Amino acid sequence: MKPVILSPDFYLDEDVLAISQALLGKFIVSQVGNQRTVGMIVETEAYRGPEDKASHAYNGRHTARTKTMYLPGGVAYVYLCYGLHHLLNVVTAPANTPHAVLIRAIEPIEGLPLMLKRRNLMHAHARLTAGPGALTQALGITRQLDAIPLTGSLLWIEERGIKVSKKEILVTPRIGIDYAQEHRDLPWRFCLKNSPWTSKRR
DNA sequence: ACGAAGATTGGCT
DNA sequence: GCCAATCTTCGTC
Repeated sequence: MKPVILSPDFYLDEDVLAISQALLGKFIVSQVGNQRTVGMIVETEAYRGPEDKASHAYNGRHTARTKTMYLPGGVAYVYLCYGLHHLLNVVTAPANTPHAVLIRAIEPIEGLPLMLKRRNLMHAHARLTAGPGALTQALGITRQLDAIPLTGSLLWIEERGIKVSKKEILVTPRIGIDYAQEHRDLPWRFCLKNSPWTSKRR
């Protein structure tokens, strides 16, 4: 099947848990620096805006960093974590509903040599694109891409006819958000069950 | 203005 | 398994 770029409508759904699962098996295409790299999404996490203590937009928090989350769905939210790692989120829901999906792992599909170079690796291994900070490095994604549309010419997401059934999705609590109190154990992390490219717990 | 903490990773023990 | 790296953000003084 010919690739179809996801339309803006895809991102406007209010159900961020549904979108998080729908993104599994979709292809993320980066054309940063006019060089193309592609990965299939194999792991995501949902962050449900105002009522989610793990979200940057918890309690309606509105800051310079989080303003991207309040844009209409279909843009990238990229921020710096631990002063080192650029993390990529897909903003979802209509404007002023700050829901987002964190992309946590991809399977490398195209542009392997460039991914290796960006990651300073000699050979491909399971860690190449597993983990939210690792995959952005492989795709060349930095905060310069914050707030750009996911329907544009630098970064977009495609459907290539991969069907993912509920049975193929592993559902677990989210990672690295122990500070989120009663929201810590919500089962809002989604992985493709049989993928060797998902991130590992530490 | 100051300081603590963070949606992580890679290297060393 | 443990810890440093590194810097922005945000709450508090």
